[in-house]
Amino acid sequence: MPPKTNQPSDLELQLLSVLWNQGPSTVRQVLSNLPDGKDRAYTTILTVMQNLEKKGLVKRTTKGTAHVYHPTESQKKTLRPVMQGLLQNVFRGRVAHVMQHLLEDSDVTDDELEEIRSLIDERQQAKRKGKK
Amino acid sequence: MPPKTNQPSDLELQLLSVLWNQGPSTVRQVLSNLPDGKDRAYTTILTVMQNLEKKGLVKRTTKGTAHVYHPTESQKKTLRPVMQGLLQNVFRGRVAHVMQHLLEDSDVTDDELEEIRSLIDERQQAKRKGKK
DNA sequence: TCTAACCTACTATGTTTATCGTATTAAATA
DNA sequence: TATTTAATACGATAAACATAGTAGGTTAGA
Repeated sequence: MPPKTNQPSDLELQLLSVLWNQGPSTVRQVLSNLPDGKDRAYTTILTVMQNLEKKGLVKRTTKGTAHVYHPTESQKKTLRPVMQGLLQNVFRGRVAHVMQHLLEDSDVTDDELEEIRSLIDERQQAKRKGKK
Repeated sequence: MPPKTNQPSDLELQLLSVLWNQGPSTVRQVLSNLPDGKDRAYTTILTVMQNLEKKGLVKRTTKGTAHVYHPTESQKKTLRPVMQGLLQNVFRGRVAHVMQHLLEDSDVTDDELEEIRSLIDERQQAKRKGKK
């Protein structure tokens, strides 16, 4: 039975991330590009795709005999409730706190650090301009 | 039946966040301090607490007639697998990408932006010193 | 053309989650 | 002391999740 919320589950998010990264893909393509290395049956992924369709998060077109799945919503829109939930309910709305955790236990490259710095710069610019 | 992994669910994380924030608490205290405003029965929270105990993520002491729950693991240790899963499986290990999403749809204060900037500074310092 | 390979549809199942009710026990109060 | 209040223990349940098997169709090659 199809779930009644539209919130994607963890595995569903993972499949979506494949679509966002590699572009519209068939079940088989998704299956062989799962970020976690885990081995799953073809039909497992097929089923999850079908659930995503029922949730309205993907649509499909037909290419030859197979279906090609496309995200229907932007990554941003889909991730918003997920990220907000985490941010509010676990980190009390403190973005800095999230960052702290991420920086602590992952290997961030110098380039990425610079990239993040730019994001903050932009943000501060925007803030000065628009608001204050 | 208790689950077999130790990974906290979303609601469990939320309850843990109360313990991390307000310190060791009774069921009733947790119930009235849930970050999402949602109304739940007392026994709902009690049950989740008991599941957390079965997962080894909290222990309890007795205060008068009620139980006081304490986290057993540090916030950091508990959150690591959660955050890593999200980071790897949804954001492909790109911390900057996570940041982007968080900054886009949340209201970050100036102070917080500065705080994040400091985190990055520290990180870069550490990197220069320790590694390269 | 027959068959092997590949695809979807459908069904099924075990597990985890979130939720709460009832029973029981202990404390507080009237 | 009798009763009300508050807490835990235990059990139940519905929904969501992750997983995969089987049936049946299409395509492409032997």
